[in-house]
Amino acid sequence: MPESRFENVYMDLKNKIETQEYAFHSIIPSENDFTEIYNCSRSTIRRALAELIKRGYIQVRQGSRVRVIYEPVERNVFKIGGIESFKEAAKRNGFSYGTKVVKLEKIIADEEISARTGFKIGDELYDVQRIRYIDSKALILDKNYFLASVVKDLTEEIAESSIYDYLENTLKVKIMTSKRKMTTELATTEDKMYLELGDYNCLAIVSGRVFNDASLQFEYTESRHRPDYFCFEDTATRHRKRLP
Amino acid sequence: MPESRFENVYMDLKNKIETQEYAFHSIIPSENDFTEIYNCSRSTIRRALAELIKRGYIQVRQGSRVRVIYEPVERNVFKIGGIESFKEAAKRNGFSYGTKVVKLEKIIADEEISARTGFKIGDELYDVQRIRYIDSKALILDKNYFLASVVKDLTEEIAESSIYDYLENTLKVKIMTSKRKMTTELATTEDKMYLELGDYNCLAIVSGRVFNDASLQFEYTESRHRPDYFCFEDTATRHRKRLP
DNA sequence: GCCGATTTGTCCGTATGTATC
DNA sequence: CGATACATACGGACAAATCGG
Repeated sequence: MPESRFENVYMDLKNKIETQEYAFHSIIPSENDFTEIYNCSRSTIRRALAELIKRGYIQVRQGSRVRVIYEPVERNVFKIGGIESFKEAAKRNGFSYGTKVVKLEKIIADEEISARTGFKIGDELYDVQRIRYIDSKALILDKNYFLASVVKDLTEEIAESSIYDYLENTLKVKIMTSKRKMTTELATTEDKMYLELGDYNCLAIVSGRVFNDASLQFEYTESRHRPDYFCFEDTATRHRKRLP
Repeated sequence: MPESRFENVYMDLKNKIETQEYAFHSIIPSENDFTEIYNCSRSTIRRALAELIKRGYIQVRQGSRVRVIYEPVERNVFKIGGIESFKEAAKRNGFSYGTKVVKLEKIIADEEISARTGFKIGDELYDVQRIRYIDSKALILDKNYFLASVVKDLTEEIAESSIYDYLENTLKVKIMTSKRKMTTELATTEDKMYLELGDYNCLAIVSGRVFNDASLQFEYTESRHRPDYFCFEDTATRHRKRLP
């Protein structure tokens, strides 16, 4: 598996930071030093550093040197980040998990659905609802709509194991971009019926529109999380001049 | 005010997309075309395109051409994005706003505060709590801790207008990186006392650690939002190989 | 406070690799 | 298969900010 050069540099630096070889608050070598250390051009180094900046590992300032701002953190919640499936996220956070399909039917998008999901009126969709169990507790209600012309022959078995495996490996759909929104809403009777909400009367909701390689939106997702098992992380940087 | 080249290209393309000159789903010129259109190198074009990708305006795929995936959206909620102050966010979303300071005192960080905020035990901090009014409703409780050695002489007037103006313009503090977490928590008695929560018993919470140009964490913020006035947006892209 | 060395930021032109069409 | 388009990489040049003497 041939990896790109900047990827190798990125992985190596990330590792050195996570193992504290480059400790929190310390100053790491300059870009020019790195060109000799890794025997590559400055732009390759800069590409790797850009990835580290984006993920909150380092901080740079023109004229000054590069400092590490990464600190290890506790991971006892269900973190969301990047595009990943429920399975991947559960594994990464070290939880046992399960899925139960409570709905799987074909529908035609009406005006209400269209406005909510971004599909066109008249589009043929799969309407899938699944309950996600983590440590044997019903914590997430996943509501998905898939464009039937892209996601063909969706069955309960597929929905129960992993729709994303089916999409990527069987249908060869290439997931490219995902636009997500995070909100908090009052629990519906549906939420209360399916999930173990305890004292909470609200849920943390991640809704997203997913596009394939042809820029066609083929999915709308709504993940309704019990609040205490939800956490979204993000790193923002302020530039000389903020790009709007 | 000299702007960088890629910034000009970025702004122009963004504009063309927002005004639908480059419409949703349409294909825009190739990178090589753009080098002639804007009379600059391909790397400059790529830098601009990278910004558009990051913000969910376009989608690219190797070998294929670049497509617009931007659609105008409604804005009736309090959107969060990038690093910006309450004032900036309120203005951008077109709301009237106000601030009331309910606490401003100097404290010394103990173990509990240290664990929660990332400051060291013994650090001298300003503890500031403010209620944010939007359209005359008390919707956000802002809890801030500032490192007193950086943020000197904080007064009620400053806290009531804009601490960030004071930081950037008077103290010349340069805000660089902000690591944020979004969670949902049960409302405390404090929340219920200060905010108009209606039926909600939860809040959407954005907590963040803010670093200055010397990579020193000088602020910890916790914004406690009434759920219906909160929304966070994000665009994720899936690469050939996801970088961990 | 100034100056020069260092470091990051921007930009260019070119070359080669790889996926798409 | 060839042409096109994006991805990666190199090396050089100059600008802008920082920092130490």
